[in-house]
Amino acid sequence: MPTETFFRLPKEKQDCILASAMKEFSRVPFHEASINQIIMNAGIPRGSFYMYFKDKEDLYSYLLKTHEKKLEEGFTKALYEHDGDLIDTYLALFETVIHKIKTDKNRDFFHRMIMNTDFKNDSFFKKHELKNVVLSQMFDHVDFTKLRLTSKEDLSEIVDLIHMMFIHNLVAILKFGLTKEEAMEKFKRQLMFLKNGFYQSKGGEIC
Amino acid sequence: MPTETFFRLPKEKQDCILASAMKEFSRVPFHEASINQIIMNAGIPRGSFYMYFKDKEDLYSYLLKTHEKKLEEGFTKALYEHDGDLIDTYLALFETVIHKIKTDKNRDFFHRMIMNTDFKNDSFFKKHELKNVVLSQMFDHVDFTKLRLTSKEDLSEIVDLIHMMFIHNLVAILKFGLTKEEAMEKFKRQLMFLKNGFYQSKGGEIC
DNA sequence: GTTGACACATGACACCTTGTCATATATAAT
DNA sequence: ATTATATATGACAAGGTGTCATGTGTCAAC
Repeated sequence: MPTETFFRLPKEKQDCILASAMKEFSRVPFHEASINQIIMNAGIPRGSFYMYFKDKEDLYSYLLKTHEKKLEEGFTKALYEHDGDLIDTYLALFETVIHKIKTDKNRDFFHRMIMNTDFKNDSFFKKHELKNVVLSQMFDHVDFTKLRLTSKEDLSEIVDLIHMMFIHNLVAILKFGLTKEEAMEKFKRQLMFLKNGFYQSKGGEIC
Repeated sequence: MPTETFFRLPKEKQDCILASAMKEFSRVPFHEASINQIIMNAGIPRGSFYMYFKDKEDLYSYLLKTHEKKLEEGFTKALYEHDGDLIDTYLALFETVIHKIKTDKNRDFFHRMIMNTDFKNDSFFKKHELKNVVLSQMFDHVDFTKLRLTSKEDLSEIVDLIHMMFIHNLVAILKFGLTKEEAMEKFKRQLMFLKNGFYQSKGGEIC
């Protein structure tokens, strides 16, 4: 997180720095982003940067957080609209996100953000926050008799898997230039596999 | 790939450089690895490095390739031993890999390798190579009447998903210090979800 | 109104990267 | 012996990061 000093800055100056950072993080992958570029563009001296942020990562994750928050709102909305159906909710959210990364004025940033995502940090879905929203919301809405889940851990596992698929498909869009329709189709198919399994089972046996 | 010059070097010198690189890539994440460290440790001058490799990435991906090859052999063996059963094959492979990353003399390198894996490059399973082995091998062994797969694309999708789970769980081992048993259990559960679905279906309907 | 305490601003600095290139040297081919 | 080709080498330019001594501003206390 930025320092308190940063937050005491005039809002105008804060925004200027953040805008400059957005620009730089839109230009190149995280590791190639240059603090020099950011401070030059924002017109602040080197020392000031380190007055406001611990380092590049600190600034970047603050930006991420901001945009994740917006995503989270979109999710809550989707979950509500689809009456807790996990599949439909994520499909709707996926569509929203695709639309965003294809049209938003910050789409270059989102592209980099998606491409920067790794298994270690999963910078797209910050586990602790979004996932807990999902789990708690689900418990209020989901019809468990329809599911083959025996514990909250099972549900948590499923949500993890869906998140992976989610990101995987976002990356595919950018990497292979998939259209919205192709990506939706692919994600849908994956979700169907997760929902029904790829095995031709006769009943509901688990193993 | 390294240059031809590199491969014309005395094997001894090649190994020395590669060993030095392994050491450095074991020490820190890819982006923090220093070419300086590698050349100092290997005792070669700066210019020589660029005579042999295009850059750090070139060297790293060559190392990856080497170790992926070993993994690939392990896979072929596992696939053969389990008579083409996808689930059993991957479970066996997973166990092998866990064992390797916990005991191998290069385990630090493997740890970094796993942690360096992202959605963009998927540096663990290089799609083009390992996946094609899987797909071709599978077509010779797998009993398709047992599967709800209508096309080779479906199969490819499933393999992608399993690979994701695979890496996801490897990361979890390193990130949360899971034991071999815990990780196997987790992976198994995820595979079962994929196999049978998390929905309580009555028959074999897909949607 | 002088003093001190604190928050903040600033850019020079030390120290690290990386990739290149002119030059030196070895090896092979004519 | 001469020429061509392959390789070796380290100084160098260009760029990056994080720190720190010093300068400036502000506010409270005496």
